Amino acid sequence: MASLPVLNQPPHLCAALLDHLSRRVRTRSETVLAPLGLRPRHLVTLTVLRDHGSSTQQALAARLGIDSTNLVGLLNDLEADNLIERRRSPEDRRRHVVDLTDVGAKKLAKAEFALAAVEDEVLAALTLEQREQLYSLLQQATATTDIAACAGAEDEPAPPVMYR
Amino acid sequence: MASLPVLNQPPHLCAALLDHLSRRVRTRSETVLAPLGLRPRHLVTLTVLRDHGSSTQQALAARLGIDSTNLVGLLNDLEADNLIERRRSPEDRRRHVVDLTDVGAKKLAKAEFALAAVEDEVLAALTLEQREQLYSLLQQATATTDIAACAGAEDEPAPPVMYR
DNA sequence: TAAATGGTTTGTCTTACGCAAATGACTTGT
DNA sequence: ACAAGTCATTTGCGTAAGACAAACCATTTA
Repeated sequence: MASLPVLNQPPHLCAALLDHLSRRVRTRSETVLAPLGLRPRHLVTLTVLRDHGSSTQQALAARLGIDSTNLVGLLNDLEADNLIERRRSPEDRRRHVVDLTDVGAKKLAKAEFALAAVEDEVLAALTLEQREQLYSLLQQATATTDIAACAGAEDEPAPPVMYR
Repeated sequence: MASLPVLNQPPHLCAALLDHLSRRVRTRSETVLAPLGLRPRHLVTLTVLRDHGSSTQQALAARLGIDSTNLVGLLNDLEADNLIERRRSPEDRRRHVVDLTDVGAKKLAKAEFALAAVEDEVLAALTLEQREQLYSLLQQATATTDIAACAGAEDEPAPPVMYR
């Protein structure tokens, strides 16, 4: 791609608008998540566990792009409400395998039900098709670093770029 | 839409993945923006001013979804580097009209040049077409609340939902 | 057995907010 | 003309979400 002419460069950068839209959604999300005892960072974690399955803490921290000590606190929140469970890995007892519980899956479903109204509002300018398209793109874009948090909680390669 | 059957409901919610991806992009963005003396919040502001033109502070705060006192600080940063300028509105001298300067536009272009590499990396799973598609969706989704920050810095209707 | 690893706790610091109060300049209403 | 309202500003306080460091325990590897 480096050899392609400039014309093939994407003319538009997503970074600013991604941040911009994300903030909007997040602010509104907070109001509906709070009654469920959840914050956006909880929501993201539950979503990742649901979509990608169980994971070691190290891999999860890498996927979420947060410091492992902060992940501990985050998981403590979730575990306190039985939304996740930590079990020692049979392959290496130093490790925890983190799983979404049934309670957690139900809570996530509740959260998403509440979030539907938020998205109806904040993403009002998009048709349902466009929203599905957006989801699909987001899913694809975030799936990449799936490599870092390989399926299951088995040996993973070194995690890629840490993200905030 | 409320009368439509459940089948017409979007099956996927974007909130979590939007937050997730946005974080990733933002973290990487910070490293390339820092040498330019910019932070993501600066980038978003400059982008909004470029895309939507001049605006009163009140309207800008509404569009960005941040508290007016925080906007003052943000604008102070930008004005200090001559990236924006504040001029008293001729219609109402209590108001400032905020404009992107030429220096600001150049700085934004530099930032976007730097961000291209970031997006090449973080959005590697998307084709160029998909990235353009993502931009288009983001642009459309965020344009809605354009109504709040009507063209120019003239009278605006009450701003919609404040966002974070 | 020593060194390395995964997770945990604790502490410190930074950043980005929301919110409140007070202020000065300006506009609107009486 | 004066009071009330409005816009932006400064200051202060508090919260949340991180990064990073150090120390520790349990476990695994060299």
